[in-house]
Amino acid sequence: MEGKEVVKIENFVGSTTFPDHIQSSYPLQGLFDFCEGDRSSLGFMELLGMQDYSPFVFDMLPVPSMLQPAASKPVVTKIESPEALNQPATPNSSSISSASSEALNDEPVMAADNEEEEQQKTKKELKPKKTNQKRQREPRFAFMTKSDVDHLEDGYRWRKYGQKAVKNSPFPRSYYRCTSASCNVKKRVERSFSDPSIVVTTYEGQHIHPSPVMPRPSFAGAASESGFSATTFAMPMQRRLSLYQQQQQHLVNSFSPLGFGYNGTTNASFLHERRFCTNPAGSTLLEDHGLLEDIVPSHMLNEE
DNA sequence: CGCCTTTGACCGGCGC
DNA sequence: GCGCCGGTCAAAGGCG
Repeated sequence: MEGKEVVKIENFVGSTTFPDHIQSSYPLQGLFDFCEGDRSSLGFMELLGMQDYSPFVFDMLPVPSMLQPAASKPVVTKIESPEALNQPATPNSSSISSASSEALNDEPVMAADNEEEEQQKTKKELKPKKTNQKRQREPRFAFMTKSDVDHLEDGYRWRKYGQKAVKNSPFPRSYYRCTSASCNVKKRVERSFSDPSIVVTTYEGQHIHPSPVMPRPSFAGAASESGFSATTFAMPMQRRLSLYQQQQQHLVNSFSPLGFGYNGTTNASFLHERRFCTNPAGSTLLEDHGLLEDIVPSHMLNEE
């Protein structure tokens, strides 16, 4: 059942205090370094709703580096909040699939959706005043990306709606919202206090629409449209994929990572990322070795 | 003109 | 109750 663990959802619910777990996971730096050697990372798009790029485009799937300006170092590490581990509302964080992602969102989130919609409506009309219920949060996940730019392209369009200084960090946190109507996905972007070269991105919610800038049939067109250079698509993906393909293909149809799909229904997405987690104690874990080994040649791990 | 960012204000949750 | 802090709003301005 390794596949299940692979898709464990990073489900942040409630208030997430980034610096804590981020910093605690900072020992990841070493891993970043090793990742850099590879010069590419997988999983970014998948995390962001690449459900639309179902397995059949696997061969063409741009490496996440396409998501970022050339100057950036596309190293993506998903991090897991200790809160997620303690989150009682997370039914079974260790066995996730598209089904579980949905389960995750089933009641609480759907309810929250309606509720939030309601709230937002009233808010617009006149500064609302809460519902009595504690505001529910969408499942969240975060990952760290080594990049020179804060706002990484991920195929969706975002509107910045706020920026706040973060306590204990010289870097501000930016808040973005998906521009698609009725899509309540949000993301927060901030730089790691410990390593300014690392951008921490937190996504909240599910996209309920395909990526607007990357229509399935034409990656190239979408790429230019979204600012991706054609050259990024020329990345030697084939070689890399041939490696991953065999190992990952079995996952391809089995889940929608993090619920980032069309509500996790039809589309299969896939997750093949380098994932490192922090346990509640704050120490860094290579939590699912299975996954890592799926992605990273075992000898690389041994070299660690 | 539409879309986006910026930025100060506001609000709610939480700890003391 | 108070203050801190994270998150959001919304007006203003910039840009293509």
